[in-house]
Amino acid sequence: MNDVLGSLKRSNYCGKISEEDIGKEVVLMGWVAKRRDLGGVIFVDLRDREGIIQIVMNPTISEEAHEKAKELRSEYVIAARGMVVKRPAGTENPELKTGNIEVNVTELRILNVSKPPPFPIEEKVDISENIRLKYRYLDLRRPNILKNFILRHKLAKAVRDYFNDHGFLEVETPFLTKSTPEGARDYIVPSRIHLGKFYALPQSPQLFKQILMISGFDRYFQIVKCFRDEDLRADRQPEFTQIDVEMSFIDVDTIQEVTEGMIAHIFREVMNIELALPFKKLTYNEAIDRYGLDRPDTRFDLFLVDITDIMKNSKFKVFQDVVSRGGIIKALNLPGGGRFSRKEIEDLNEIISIYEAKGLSWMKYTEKGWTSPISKFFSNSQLDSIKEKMKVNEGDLILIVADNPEIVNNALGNLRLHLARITGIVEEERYNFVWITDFPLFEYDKEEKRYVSVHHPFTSPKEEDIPFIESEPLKVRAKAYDLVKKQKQSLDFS
RNA sequence: GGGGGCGUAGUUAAGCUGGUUAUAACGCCGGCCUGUCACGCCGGAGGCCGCGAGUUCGAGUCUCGUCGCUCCCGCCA
Repeated sequence: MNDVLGSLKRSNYCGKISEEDIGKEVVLMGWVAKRRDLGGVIFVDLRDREGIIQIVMNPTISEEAHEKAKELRSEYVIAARGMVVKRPAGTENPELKTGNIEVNVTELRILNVSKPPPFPIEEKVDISENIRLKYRYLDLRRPNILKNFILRHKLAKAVRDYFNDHGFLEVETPFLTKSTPEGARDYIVPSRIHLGKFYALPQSPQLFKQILMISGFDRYFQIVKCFRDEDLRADRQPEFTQIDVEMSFIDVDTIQEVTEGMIAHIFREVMNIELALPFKKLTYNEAIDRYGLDRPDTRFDLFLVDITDIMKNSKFKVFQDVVSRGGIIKALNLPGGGRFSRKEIEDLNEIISIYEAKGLSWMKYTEKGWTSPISKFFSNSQLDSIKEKMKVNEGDLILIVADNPEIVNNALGNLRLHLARITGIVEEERYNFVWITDFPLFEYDKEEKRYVSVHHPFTSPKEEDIPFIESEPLKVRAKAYDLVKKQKQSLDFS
């Protein structure tokens, strides 16, 4: 039988009690995180939103409270009245923020009992996502989950403060709306009133940009959900939140300035990190050329090098064929990669084959010169050119992929990331914001046999490229920019 | 749409080339314990080995199917 709350009023949060409260009577409400029954005395770690404090049920202080505490189990919800005291010398717990104090309980009420939780309510749990979501209300009790919510709250506040200070209006746009052409698959909602018809949920709220812009809302933003009915990935959810920022009558520099300012403000306010402004810039072509991907991880120096010109006249038939079909040959120089065993190198084939590259060629440069199954196909001058162009030193490993440009860049770009992971050369804690500029406006869709927008259909072309729209659409660059952080696209604008 | 991996106690895992009663840790239950905080000590319970077929004298283990989860490619303006 549960006790009732009665007239008890909470006086403090568990985690907020400090040594200043010593000598005060407090009333706490919380969850039993841990019970330690030593027979004569019972300790309970009591948890609420703000943290944990140890409460003590000692029969010499209250026979009744001690008796009742024998019933306590994990996740029971209790109310406890007691005196805040300094812990006896030698029993402090430095692991706990409240580790120098405890509460001697004079009155204990069990507000609700609990079955044993299916997993421990602790910071670190090694439990499948499945189980955690099944018992979401328990998972949400974990302190580090709460921490994420607090972080998110601070972030949203920082965003609102920033834009408010810069003359932006916060708006809301509808969720039940029309399908838009191109882009992701829509989530649809059947209509009861219009039988047989459906609403689409917005893939992104930029959908409403034009109507607000032409109505004179020249600076607005929203923190808003986007819905895309596409297959999931580890870092991809079916619905996610975006900060939508829209401005009229501005130029690229202004957008970048405002955006960088926002990000710097968030990092300062939320994480107390000062970012160096302005962020670095790379064109789309440079990114593909040097990193293979349009979202390069620039935290480590390992670059793709085009060696098509050097290799195209070699006696290696595989390379000849690739080049004659319009393909390219690119390579990575992994410094010190010479220590990789033959098998370790061969295993890298698995990585590139994921991206449909057919084979990985390799050459080691050792004290005895080149070691490689394919170096015999190349002349000395070709090998010297490689050595010079790729800045090869003794002990280095050259990894080569030859195929059509899309496959080569994608495969080597991802191999580059893989090598960085397995050799540990990435500075994980470093933030490396980089703008990717000059995206192409269109790409050719082989399945649909037509040109489609790389970004979205409302993206402007660069003014100087407008003459090529009809003649050479693939050459037209867009006024579209991505901001990349830690190898993830974190922002785009157009 | 395609490919890989995993489903064993409440949880996390082990279980070899098929062979006694399916292990361990934590958790749970009972007992003891007045300074613990990963409390300790003693004892105990707990399993449709995801599901269904098949091979076999015998299946957690092999085969096929099926369901669920997970990761990747494609896809995600």
